Amino acid sequence: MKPHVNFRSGVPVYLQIVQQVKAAAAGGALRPGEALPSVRALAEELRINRNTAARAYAELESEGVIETRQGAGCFLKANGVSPLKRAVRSDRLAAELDAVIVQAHHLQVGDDDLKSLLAARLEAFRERQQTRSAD
Amino acid sequence: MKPHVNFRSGVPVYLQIVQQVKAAAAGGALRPGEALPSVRALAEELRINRNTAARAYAELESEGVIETRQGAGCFLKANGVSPLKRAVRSDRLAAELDAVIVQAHHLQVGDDDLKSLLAARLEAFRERQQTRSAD
DNA sequence: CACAGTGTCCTATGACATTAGGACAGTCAA
DNA sequence: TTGACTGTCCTAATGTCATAGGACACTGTG
Repeated sequence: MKPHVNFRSGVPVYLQIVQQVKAAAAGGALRPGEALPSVRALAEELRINRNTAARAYAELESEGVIETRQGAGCFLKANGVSPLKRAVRSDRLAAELDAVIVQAHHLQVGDDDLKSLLAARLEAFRERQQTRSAD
Repeated sequence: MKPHVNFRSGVPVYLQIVQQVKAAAAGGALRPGEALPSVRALAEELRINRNTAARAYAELESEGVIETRQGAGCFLKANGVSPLKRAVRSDRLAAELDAVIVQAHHLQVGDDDLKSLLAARLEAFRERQQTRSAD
Protein backbone atom coordinates (compact mmCIF):
# COMPACT_ATOMS: atom_id res chain seq x y z
CA MET A 1 0.00 0.00 0.00
CA LYS A 2 2.04 2.89 -1.29
CA PRO A 3 -0.34 5.46 -2.69
CA HIS A 4 0.66 8.48 -4.70
CA VAL A 5 -1.30 11.62 -5.46
CA ASN A 6 -1.29 14.11 -8.27
CA PHE A 7 -2.12 17.62 -7.13
CA ARG A 8 -2.54 18.97 -10.63
CA SER A 9 -4.94 16.39 -11.98
CA GLY A 10 -8.04 18.27 -10.86
CA VAL A 11 -9.30 15.17 -9.07
CA PRO A 12 -9.61 15.82 -5.33
CA VAL A 13 -6.74 14.26 -3.41
CA TYR A 14 -9.04 12.42 -1.04
CA LEU A 15 -10.81 10.77 -3.97
CA GLN A 16 -7.50 9.70 -5.47
CA ILE A 17 -6.72 7.96 -2.19
CA VAL A 18 -10.16 6.34 -2.13
CA GLN A 19 -9.65 4.97 -5.62
CA GLN A 20 -6.23 3.59 -4.82
CA VAL A 21 -7.32 1.89 -1.62
CA LYS A 22 -10.23 0.32 -3.46
CA ALA A 23 -7.93 -0.85 -6.22
CA ALA A 24 -5.47 -2.25 -3.68
CA ALA A 25 -8.28 -4.04 -1.89
CA ALA A 26 -9.68 -5.45 -5.13
CA GLY A 27 -6.25 -6.47 -6.37
CA GLY A 28 -5.28 -8.23 -3.17
CA ALA A 29 -2.49 -5.85 -2.16
CA LEU A 30 -4.52 -5.31 1.00
CA ARG A 31 -5.95 -8.25 2.91
CA PRO A 32 -9.18 -8.26 4.90
CA GLY A 33 -8.54 -7.26 8.51
CA GLU A 34 -5.24 -5.67 7.62
CA ALA A 35 -4.57 -2.24 9.12
CA LEU A 36 -4.23 0.74 6.85
CA PRO A 37 -1.68 3.48 7.53
CA SER A 38 -2.90 5.85 10.23
CA VAL A 39 -4.30 9.14 9.03
CA ARG A 40 -1.23 10.92 10.35
CA ALA A 41 1.24 8.48 8.82
CA LEU A 42 -0.52 8.61 5.47
CA ALA A 43 -0.71 12.38 5.63
CA GLU A 44 3.00 12.65 6.36
CA GLU A 45 3.99 10.25 3.62
CA LEU A 46 1.91 12.04 1.01
CA ARG A 47 2.63 15.47 2.48
CA ILE A 48 -1.04 16.26 2.80
CA ASN A 49 -3.18 17.36 5.70
CA ARG A 50 -4.47 14.88 8.27
CA ASN A 51 -8.01 15.87 7.47
CA THR A 52 -7.58 15.05 3.81
CA ALA A 53 -6.45 11.54 4.70
CA ALA A 54 -9.20 11.27 7.30
CA ARG A 55 -11.76 12.30 4.74
CA ALA A 56 -10.60 9.61 2.35
CA TYR A 57 -10.98 7.02 5.10
CA ALA A 58 -14.40 8.37 6.05
CA GLU A 59 -15.51 8.01 2.46
CA LEU A 60 -14.16 4.46 2.33
CA GLU A 61 -16.02 3.58 5.49
CA SER A 62 -19.28 4.99 4.15
CA GLU A 63 -18.84 2.77 1.12
CA GLY A 64 -18.27 -0.25 3.33
CA VAL A 65 -14.71 -0.87 2.17
CA ILE A 66 -12.97 -0.30 5.49
CA GLU A 67 -13.86 -0.17 9.15
CA THR A 68 -12.53 2.59 11.41
CA ARG A 69 -12.28 2.26 15.16
CA GLN A 70 -11.55 5.52 16.91
CA GLY A 71 -8.29 5.33 18.79
CA ALA A 72 -7.36 2.03 17.17
CA GLY A 73 -7.08 2.59 13.45
CA CYS A 74 -8.61 1.68 10.10
CA PHE A 75 -8.91 -1.89 8.88
CA LEU A 76 -9.89 -3.44 5.60
CA LYS A 77 -13.28 -5.09 5.80
CA ALA A 78 -13.94 -8.63 4.72
CA ASN A 79 -15.57 -8.77 1.31
CA GLY A 80 -19.14 -8.98 2.48
CA VAL A 81 -22.00 -9.40 0.05
CA SER A 82 -22.78 -6.13 -1.64
CA PRO A 83 -25.97 -4.67 -0.18
CA LEU A 84 -27.11 -3.50 -3.60
CA LYS A 85 -29.38 -5.62 -5.71
CA ARG A 86 -27.95 -7.21 -8.78
CA ALA A 87 -29.92 -4.98 -11.14
CA VAL A 88 -28.73 -1.83 -9.42
CA ARG A 89 -25.14 -3.01 -9.58
CA SER A 90 -25.42 -3.72 -13.28
CA ASP A 91 -26.95 -0.32 -13.87
CA ARG A 92 -24.05 1.42 -12.23
CA LEU A 93 -21.55 -0.46 -14.30
CA ALA A 94 -23.59 0.10 -17.44
CA ALA A 95 -23.41 3.86 -16.94
CA GLU A 96 -19.64 3.69 -16.65
CA LEU A 97 -19.37 1.43 -19.67
CA ASP A 98 -21.47 3.80 -21.73
CA ALA A 99 -19.03 6.59 -20.96
CA VAL A 100 -16.15 4.35 -22.03
CA ILE A 101 -17.97 3.52 -25.27
CA VAL A 102 -18.42 7.19 -26.10
CA GLN A 103 -14.77 7.78 -25.32
CA ALA A 104 -13.78 4.85 -27.53
CA HIS A 105 -15.82 6.31 -30.35
CA HIS A 106 -14.03 9.63 -30.12
CA LEU A 107 -10.69 7.86 -29.97
CA GLN A 108 -11.79 5.80 -32.97
CA VAL A 109 -11.34 2.47 -31.30
CA GLY A 110 -13.61 -0.16 -32.79
CA ASP A 111 -16.01 -2.45 -30.96
CA ASP A 112 -13.89 -5.55 -31.32
CA ASP A 113 -10.77 -3.72 -30.23
CA LEU A 114 -12.60 -2.45 -27.19
CA LYS A 115 -13.78 -5.94 -26.30
CA SER A 116 -10.28 -7.31 -26.71
CA LEU A 117 -8.92 -4.52 -24.58
CA LEU A 118 -11.35 -5.35 -21.79
CA ALA A 119 -10.40 -9.01 -21.94
CA ALA A 120 -6.72 -8.12 -21.79
CA ARG A 121 -7.17 -5.79 -18.82
CA LEU A 122 -9.24 -8.41 -17.00
CA GLU A 123 -6.52 -10.97 -17.54
CA ALA A 124 -3.85 -8.59 -16.28
CA PHE A 125 -6.00 -7.82 -13.26
CA ARG A 126 -6.43 -11.49 -12.38
CA GLU A 127 -2.72 -12.08 -12.79
CA ARG A 128 -1.90 -9.32 -10.35
CA GLN A 129 -4.39 -10.84 -7.93
CA GLN A 130 -2.67 -14.23 -8.19
CA THR A 131 0.71 -12.68 -7.51
CA ARG A 132 -0.52 -10.91 -4.39
CA SER A 133 -2.19 -13.92 -2.90
CA ALA A 134 0.94 -16.02 -3.41
CA ASP A 135 3.23 -14.04 -1.08
CA MET B 1 -29.90 18.02 -29.29
CA LYS B 2 -31.92 18.65 -26.18
CA PRO B 3 -29.58 18.56 -23.23
CA HIS B 4 -30.65 18.54 -19.63
CA VAL B 5 -28.66 19.32 -16.52
CA ASN B 6 -28.83 18.20 -12.94
CA PHE B 7 -27.84 20.92 -10.50
CA ARG B 8 -27.64 18.57 -7.55
CA SER B 9 -25.44 15.87 -9.04
CA GLY B 10 -22.21 17.53 -7.94
CA VAL B 11 -20.89 17.36 -11.50
CA PRO B 12 -20.28 20.87 -12.84
CA VAL B 13 -23.03 21.95 -15.22
CA TYR B 14 -20.60 22.85 -17.97
CA LEU B 15 -19.10 19.35 -17.84
CA GLN B 16 -22.55 17.77 -18.05
CA ILE B 17 -23.14 19.71 -21.25
CA VAL B 18 -19.73 18.66 -22.58
CA GLN B 19 -20.53 15.00 -21.92
CA GLN B 20 -23.94 15.21 -23.57
CA VAL B 21 -22.68 16.94 -26.68
CA LYS B 22 -19.94 14.33 -27.00
CA ALA B 23 -22.43 11.52 -26.57
CA ALA B 24 -24.79 13.11 -29.11
CA ALA B 25 -21.94 13.47 -31.57
CA ALA B 26 -20.82 9.90 -31.05
CA GLY B 27 -24.36 8.58 -31.28
CA GLY B 28 -25.21 10.44 -34.45
CA ALA B 29 -27.81 12.76 -32.95
CA LEU B 30 -25.56 15.54 -34.14
CA ARG B 31 -24.09 15.50 -37.65
CA PRO B 32 -20.72 16.88 -38.67
CA GLY B 33 -21.07 20.51 -39.72
CA GLU B 34 -24.37 20.86 -37.93
CA ALA B 35 -24.83 23.99 -35.86
CA LEU B 36 -25.22 23.73 -32.12
CA PRO B 37 -27.61 25.98 -30.20
CA SER B 38 -26.12 29.42 -29.71
CA VAL B 39 -24.61 30.21 -26.36
CA ARG B 40 -27.53 32.46 -25.51
CA ALA B 41 -30.19 30.05 -26.75
CA LEU B 42 -28.69 27.15 -24.81
CA ALA B 43 -28.38 29.29 -21.70
CA GLU B 44 -32.00 30.34 -21.94
CA GLU B 45 -33.30 26.82 -22.53
CA LEU B 46 -31.36 25.37 -19.61
CA ARG B 47 -31.88 28.49 -17.49
CA ILE B 48 -28.18 28.88 -16.94
CA ASN B 49 -25.84 31.78 -17.48
CA ARG B 50 -24.37 32.58 -20.88
CA ASN B 51 -20.92 32.15 -19.44
CA THR B 52 -21.64 28.62 -18.28
CA ALA B 53 -22.81 27.59 -21.74
CA ALA B 54 -19.85 29.39 -23.29
CA ARG B 55 -17.49 27.54 -21.01
CA ALA B 56 -18.89 24.20 -22.09
CA TYR B 57 -18.40 25.12 -25.74
CA ALA B 58 -14.89 26.36 -25.05
CA GLU B 59 -14.05 23.04 -23.45
CA LEU B 60 -15.53 21.16 -26.41
CA GLU B 61 -13.47 23.20 -28.82
CA SER B 62 -10.26 22.59 -26.87
CA GLU B 63 -10.99 18.87 -27.17
CA GLY B 64 -11.50 19.18 -30.89
CA VAL B 65 -15.14 18.12 -30.85
CA ILE B 66 -16.63 21.34 -32.16
CA GLU B 67 -15.47 24.36 -34.05
CA THR B 68 -16.53 27.84 -32.97
CA ARG B 69 -16.53 30.77 -35.35
CA GLN B 70 -16.98 34.07 -33.61
CA GLY B 71 -20.04 35.83 -34.88
CA ALA B 72 -21.29 32.76 -36.70
CA GLY B 73 -21.83 30.00 -34.15
CA CYS B 74 -20.59 26.60 -33.03
CA PHE B 75 -20.50 23.64 -35.38
CA LEU B 76 -19.79 19.98 -34.93
CA LYS B 77 -16.45 19.05 -36.42
CA ALA B 78 -16.08 16.29 -38.95
CA ASN B 79 -14.73 13.14 -37.40
CA GLY B 80 -11.14 13.70 -38.40
CA VAL B 81 -8.53 11.13 -37.65
CA SER B 82 -7.57 11.31 -34.02
CA PRO B 83 -4.20 13.01 -33.72
CA LEU B 84 -3.17 10.55 -31.03
CA LYS B 85 -1.26 7.43 -31.92
CA ARG B 86 -3.01 4.15 -31.64
CA ALA B 87 -0.97 3.08 -28.62
CA VAL B 88 -1.75 6.28 -26.74
CA ARG B 89 -5.45 5.91 -27.48
CA SER B 90 -5.47 2.36 -26.20
CA ASP B 91 -3.65 3.43 -23.05
CA ARG B 92 -6.29 6.02 -22.27
CA LEU B 93 -9.06 3.53 -22.68
CA ALA B 94 -7.16 0.95 -20.67
CA ALA B 95 -6.96 3.31 -17.71
CA GLU B 96 -10.71 3.80 -17.82
CA LEU B 97 -11.35 0.11 -18.20
CA ASP B 98 -9.14 -0.65 -15.20
CA ALA B 99 -11.29 1.66 -13.09
CA VAL B 100 -14.40 -0.15 -14.31
CA ILE B 101 -12.84 -3.50 -13.45
CA VAL B 102 -12.09 -2.37 -9.90
CA GLN B 103 -15.64 -1.09 -9.61
CA ALA B 104 -16.99 -4.38 -10.91
CA HIS B 105 -14.95 -6.23 -8.31
CA HIS B 106 -16.44 -4.19 -5.48
CA LEU B 107 -19.89 -4.64 -6.92
CA GLN B 108 -19.14 -8.36 -7.18
CA VAL B 109 -19.83 -8.59 -10.85
CA GLY B 110 -17.89 -11.41 -12.48
CA ASP B 111 -15.62 -11.23 -15.50
CA ASP B 112 -18.02 -12.92 -17.85
CA ASP B 113 -20.91 -10.78 -16.69
CA LEU B 114 -18.83 -7.69 -17.27
CA LYS B 115 -17.93 -8.82 -20.77
CA SER B 116 -21.56 -9.54 -21.55
CA LEU B 117 -22.56 -6.18 -20.20
CA LEU B 118 -20.07 -4.44 -22.47
CA ALA B 119 -21.35 -6.36 -25.47
CA ALA B 120 -24.91 -5.42 -24.61
CA ARG B 121 -24.11 -1.75 -24.17
CA LEU B 122 -22.19 -1.72 -27.45
CA GLU B 123 -25.14 -3.25 -29.24
CA ALA B 124 -27.52 -0.70 -27.75
CA PHE B 125 -25.15 2.07 -28.76
CA ARG B 126 -24.97 0.90 -32.36
CA GLU B 127 -28.74 0.58 -32.52
CA ARG B 128 -29.17 4.16 -31.42
CA GLN B 129 -26.67 5.17 -34.08
CA GLN B 130 -28.64 3.34 -36.77
CA THR B 131 -31.85 5.04 -35.72
CA ARG B 132 -30.30 8.49 -35.88
CA SER B 133 -28.73 8.06 -39.28
CA ALA B 134 -32.00 6.80 -40.72
CA ASP B 135 -33.99 9.97 -40.24
C1' DC C 1 -23.61 50.90 -44.54
C1' DA C 2 -27.02 49.39 -40.59
C1' DC C 3 -28.55 45.73 -37.76
C1' DA C 4 -29.50 41.58 -35.48
C1' DG C 5 -27.33 37.73 -34.39
C1' DT C 6 -23.12 35.38 -32.88
C1' DG C 7 -18.94 34.35 -29.54
C1' DT C 8 -15.65 36.65 -26.19
C1' DC C 9 -13.88 39.19 -22.32
C1' DC C 10 -14.18 41.68 -17.97
C1' DT C 11 -15.35 42.35 -13.02
C1' DA C 12 -17.99 41.25 -9.07
C1' DT C 13 -20.56 38.17 -6.16
C1' DG C 14 -22.23 34.07 -3.59
C1' DA C 15 -22.21 29.14 -2.72
C1' DC C 16 -19.72 25.22 -2.14
C1' DA C 17 -15.71 21.92 -2.04
C1' DT C 18 -11.15 21.22 -0.71
C1' DT C 19 -7.36 21.75 2.15
C1' DA C 20 -5.27 23.13 6.37
C1' DG C 21 -4.05 23.66 11.50
C1' DG C 22 -5.44 23.44 16.27
C1' DA C 23 -7.91 21.24 19.89
C1' DC C 24 -10.40 17.29 21.58
C1' DA C 25 -11.65 12.28 22.56
C1' DG C 26 -10.93 7.27 22.44
C1' DT C 27 -7.51 3.03 22.63
C1' DC C 28 -3.92 0.32 24.19
C1' DA C 29 0.41 -1.08 26.15
C1' DA C 30 4.02 -0.14 29.58
C1' DT D 1 -2.15 6.00 35.38
C1' DT D 2 0.83 7.71 31.94
C1' DG D 3 2.01 8.47 27.34
C1' DA D 4 2.01 7.75 22.65
C1' DC D 5 -0.78 6.46 19.49
C1' DT D 6 -5.40 6.48 17.15
C1' DG D 7 -9.66 8.94 14.86
C1' DT D 8 -12.79 13.23 15.20
C1' DC D 9 -14.52 17.89 15.45
C1' DC D 10 -14.24 22.94 14.72
C1' DT D 11 -12.88 26.92 12.28
C1' DA D 12 -10.47 29.39 8.75
C1' DA D 13 -8.14 30.09 4.13
C1' DT D 14 -8.19 29.04 -0.59
C1' DG D 15 -9.91 27.71 -5.01
C1' DT D 16 -13.61 26.38 -8.16
C1' DC D 17 -18.15 26.78 -10.02
C1' DA D 18 -22.00 29.27 -11.35
C1' DT D 19 -24.37 33.55 -11.71
C1' DA D 20 -24.90 38.27 -13.19
C1' DG D 21 -24.45 42.11 -16.10
C1' DG D 22 -21.99 45.08 -19.14
C1' DA D 23 -19.12 45.91 -23.06
C1' DC D 24 -16.76 44.53 -27.20
C1' DA D 25 -15.61 42.25 -31.79
C1' DC D 26 -17.04 39.51 -35.47
C1' DT D 27 -20.42 37.52 -39.15
C1' DG D 28 -24.02 37.45 -42.37
C1' DT D 29 -28.06 39.65 -44.37
C1' DG D 30 -30.38 43.26 -46.42
